[in-house]
Amino acid sequence: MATDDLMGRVLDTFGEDGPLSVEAIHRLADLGDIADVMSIAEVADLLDVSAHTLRYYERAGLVEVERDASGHRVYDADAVRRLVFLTRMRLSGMPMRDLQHYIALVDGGEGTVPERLDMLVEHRDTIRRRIRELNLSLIATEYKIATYGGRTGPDVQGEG
Amino acid sequence: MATDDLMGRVLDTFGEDGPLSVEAIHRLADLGDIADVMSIAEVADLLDVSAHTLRYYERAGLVEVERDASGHRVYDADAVRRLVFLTRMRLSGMPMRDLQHYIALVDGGEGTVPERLDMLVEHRDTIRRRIRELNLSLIATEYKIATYGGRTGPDVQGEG
DNA sequence: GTTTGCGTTTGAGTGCGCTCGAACTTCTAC
DNA sequence: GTAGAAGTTCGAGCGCACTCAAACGCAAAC
Repeated sequence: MATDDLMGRVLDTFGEDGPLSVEAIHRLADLGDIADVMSIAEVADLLDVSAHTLRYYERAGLVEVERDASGHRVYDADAVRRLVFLTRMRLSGMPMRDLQHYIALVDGGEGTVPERLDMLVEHRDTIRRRIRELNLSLIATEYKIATYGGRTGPDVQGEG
Repeated sequence: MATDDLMGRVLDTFGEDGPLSVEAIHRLADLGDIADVMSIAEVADLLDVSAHTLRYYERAGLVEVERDASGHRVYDADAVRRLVFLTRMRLSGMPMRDLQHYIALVDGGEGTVPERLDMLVEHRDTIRRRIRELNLSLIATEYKIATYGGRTGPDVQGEG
């Protein structure tokens, strides 16, 4: 159901126009330029979140991070991978609570895979609904822009 | 740019599957079943927000609502139309602050039309960006679902 | 004629996800 | 050796968009 048309979807998504694509392809498939271990600033930069936020995620139990001799955080590839996942889920609207639950499942071992899949499937559906909502708003907004000045237009639109 | 392919877009959006479409087409083009004036409960029901929220929007200066003899709010077609617009913008992520600014422009008369259009265009672009972000997250999530159990899969994915 | 239910106002409270301040340590460069 | 940048912990604070509590009014239903 998912993988078959993935390539087409990716092309659709990346093909539209410039700037986001580059960044986006990074977010999607990167991890190639990970320096094996990274500082908090590097990870923050990579994921486009603040160092504050990374510490917050750690405090929230979403990821464990080693320290070097002087107490500074050292992010290894696993931690970074997990944070890539976490930030993607956050960006697509999954609440902290659900992420905490998901990570607890991960820590709970292979037996929790079905429940994890349930969560992912549910989140996928949430994203799909959200995209459809946004598409409706987009259409409405485009319509309003297109008909503006046309004395309020056919009253499909609200005040403005 | 917008209206040309609107019909196709609407069909794409509505065509995918059932339940949301009906509700959605209402949100997009309804206003046919507006009883000329409505109570707060009716409007809340129509827009799928709480009466609390409607009062809050009013307090925020987004809409003016008349009262009947006993002080109860009476929403006329204009108020409802505006609220349809407002809730759609909220749903697509426009902040209250921007909405307040927009409404101030509306109250400022025809001379503010260009600035209103600027706001709408900017919001349209924001929606588009958001949709593309969500599409990436969707693809990533679908990929993860599809490859789960496949011993972590090719490491495009994060921890899980 | 009082109970039920929907409405009113004002101001305060909530939940979420950060975000920041303060006080302190540690590394790098001059 | 000292200035400055970047790191640490802890707890508190913030911005947003609601959401609710309390005390009250009105009006139809039993």
